[in-house]
Amino acid sequence: MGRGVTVPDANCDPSLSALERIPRSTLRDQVAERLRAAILGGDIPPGAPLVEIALSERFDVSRGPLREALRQLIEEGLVVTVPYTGTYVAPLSVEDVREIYSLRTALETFAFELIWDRRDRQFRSELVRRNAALIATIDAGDDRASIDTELAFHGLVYEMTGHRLLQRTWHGLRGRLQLYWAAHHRAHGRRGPRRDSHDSYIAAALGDDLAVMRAEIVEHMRRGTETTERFLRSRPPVLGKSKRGDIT
Amino acid sequence: MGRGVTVPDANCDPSLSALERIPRSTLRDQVAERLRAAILGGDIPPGAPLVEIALSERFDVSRGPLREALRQLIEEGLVVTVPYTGTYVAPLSVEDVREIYSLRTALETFAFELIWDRRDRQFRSELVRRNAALIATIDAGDDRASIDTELAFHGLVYEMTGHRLLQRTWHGLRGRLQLYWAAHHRAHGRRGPRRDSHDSYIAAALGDDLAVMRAEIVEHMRRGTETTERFLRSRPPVLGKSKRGDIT
DNA sequence: AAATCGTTGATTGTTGACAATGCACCATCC
DNA sequence: GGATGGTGCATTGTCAACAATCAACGATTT
Repeated sequence: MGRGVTVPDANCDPSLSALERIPRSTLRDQVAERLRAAILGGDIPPGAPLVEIALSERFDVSRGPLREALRQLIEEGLVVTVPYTGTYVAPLSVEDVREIYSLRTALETFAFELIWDRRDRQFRSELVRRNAALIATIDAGDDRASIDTELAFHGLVYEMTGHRLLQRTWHGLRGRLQLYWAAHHRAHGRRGPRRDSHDSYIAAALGDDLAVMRAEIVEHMRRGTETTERFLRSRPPVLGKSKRGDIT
Repeated sequence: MGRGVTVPDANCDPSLSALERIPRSTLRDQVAERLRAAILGGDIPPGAPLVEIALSERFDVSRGPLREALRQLIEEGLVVTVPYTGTYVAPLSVEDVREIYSLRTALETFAFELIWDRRDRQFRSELVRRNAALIATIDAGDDRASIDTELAFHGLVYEMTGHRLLQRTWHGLRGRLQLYWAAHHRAHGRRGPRRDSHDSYIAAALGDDLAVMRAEIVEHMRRGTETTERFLRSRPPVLGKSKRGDIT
């Protein structure tokens, strides 16, 4: 069952269809994708207002598909909205950071429990491969890519489980994580993970003791929380919605 | 700004605002609520097609708000859609059942770990109170209410954590659970949980040993999985999309 | 008879215009 | 001067019509 190891990830999420689907991409999905990229890429900072008509002109679509794309991003936690008032990129908060990492600890622990007895040769080599890719991007100084490869590294565990609901939950967290990391990167420049940040993680993941892995995950997330939280406190965003059209 | 003062209307979900918000409910939210109720209540069975124009006439709204409501239910996992083809109530599958309960095991365990040291008198009494409410609905033979009180019972744990992201995740699972339980109820009639089904659960929750609680959760979910799965197998849904306008 | 291909009806995707709402500013009043 | 109430404008919510797409049906061909 060589599942989910070498997934080039062509289409989106055909939540159940086993048949091959070649869905003509709808404008809604295209807009959602581009807008997501714009937010995660930092083009639109957290707290910034998202005016529908402005975005519809920017993406050259009508407000209909745009609004549906916004709904999608809202559910992903990247966007918040207040009825009849406005839509904004989700603001950053230390509370969110703690929640993201604590929940991620629970999920990743659960994921490892699921796959612990199924870690085959393919999984181990792929884990090492992705770590190498991560190190490569770090050495290259490409922060954007570093974020992606970092997430892809941890994503392997979720893919291995074959647990669609778990993967779905992970994707929800992943978007939020990207939001924080992108902001961190934008504020401090070169400040990604260290080259050896996954050494003990990999050692535990390839080892025999599940308890060690659990402890490693806890420690890994503790460090992540600390780093991200410190960044947030260092740069008081004060992203409260003040005037109508500010950018924070 | 003395506008909209006479709106006693209870608000929806102010996902973050600490300020008092009295948002006039939008059609989108109203439709989403009614459609959700229709699906969970069994008026529209799993696998049934959701034709936009028919629903828009049924709820007396345009297709715009209806589509946005559909997007919302899609993200909740109650509805699936195939571009340019059709939208359907999410079909049932044994795989989903396993995933729902296994993920729920992880989440509820995590929740108890969070609140374990904070279980005050209020929490304990509220837990007992909700169990009493559950038993009352069971004795009354009200299956619909039984589902709600059952979910409210477990929901207390998530509420206690104050972990918004965890609660959000729980809500995502809760909708799917309701879908299965509603179908179960519709197929077999009076077949809710037993009166004493939470006795050991409460005992463990009020006790001192977290390990006991963990084991209790695992066992509780194991029973839930077994029951739901057996129901699904007993009634082969065969919810494959066959013809264009079938109801499965 | 079996397979292929065009046709047809239904459904979703998209658009632009109109209505409802809320915030900010400014004049007014105490 | 500070608070209060009115007004304008930007923005979101909603609607009805149009275009694109798909699946099923039937005619046609081999």
